[in-house]
Amino acid sequence: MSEVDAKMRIGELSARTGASVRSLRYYEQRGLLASVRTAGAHRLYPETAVDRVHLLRRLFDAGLSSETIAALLPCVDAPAEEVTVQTLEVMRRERERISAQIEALLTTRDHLDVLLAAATGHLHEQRGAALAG
Amino acid sequence: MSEVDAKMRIGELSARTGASVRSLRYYEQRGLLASVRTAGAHRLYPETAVDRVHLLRRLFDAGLSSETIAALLPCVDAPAEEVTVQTLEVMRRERERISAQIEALLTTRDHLDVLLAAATGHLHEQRGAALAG
DNA sequence: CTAGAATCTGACGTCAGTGTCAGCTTCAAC
DNA sequence: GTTGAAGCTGACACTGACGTCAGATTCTAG
Repeated sequence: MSEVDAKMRIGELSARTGASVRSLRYYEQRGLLASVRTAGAHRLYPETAVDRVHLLRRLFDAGLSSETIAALLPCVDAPAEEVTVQTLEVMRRERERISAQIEALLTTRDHLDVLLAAATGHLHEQRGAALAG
Repeated sequence: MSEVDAKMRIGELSARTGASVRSLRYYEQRGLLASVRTAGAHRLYPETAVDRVHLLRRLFDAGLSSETIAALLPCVDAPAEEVTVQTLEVMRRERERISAQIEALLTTRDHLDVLLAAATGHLHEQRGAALAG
């Protein structure tokens, strides 16, 4: 059995995830993404790196900082071992933060809907006036 | 009738909204918040500025950029007049963006919930093992 | 009128996540 | 072995939404 199937180079991982090469290196530097190296220090990634990067993108897009993500990843990687009460607390806080953000976005979307309805109505009025005039 | 009831100074507006003085000046610079000036160039705000700032905060927190907000504000301020097809398009795009972000956040929150459940379970196991050992 | 608080403008600092460039090395193909 | 693509490190640039500081001015209380 092979130890790990580290095949992918950074360019391919970038192409397959949409994350820039620069970002992938940054994630590694922040401890969010591991790689093995060839003799010449080129990075090699296993297939699982694709999902990992997708996860990272989701968390980044949700507004988590790299530091927060780094605090959560041990739970993803080794749920049975490294779980501390502090880590749990971080997860709960982030959950609450995300919930609050969802609420804010829902409110804002409702607000936009009201504006959209009004604006659309006014546009129709204008068009009606133009046709009538 | 008075033209406009511009009473508040920037410090009070800051105190009443939670936005820093610096932020309020920044909003003005970006065209998001208007003020009249005293002879000595001190800013004066009407009561309505409080709500305006709250709105701005919500939009910023929802991830809109100042540029995007600037594009939307005409709809808020003069729904009947300045509504262009372009503005409508901006609003629709932002609505879609916000919806997508809500979806992403819901997914992420679900993911966190799974992790939380697993982690909590493991903690209980650990405690059980400790008590048993 | 004067002290002191508040405000003004302008400029530079910060922070995170990336873009970008330079200069060098390694890899894959021929 | 040579060459061109791809990778490497390191450093500086940028954007956005501010913080912060300096130095001058204005408002308000006594």
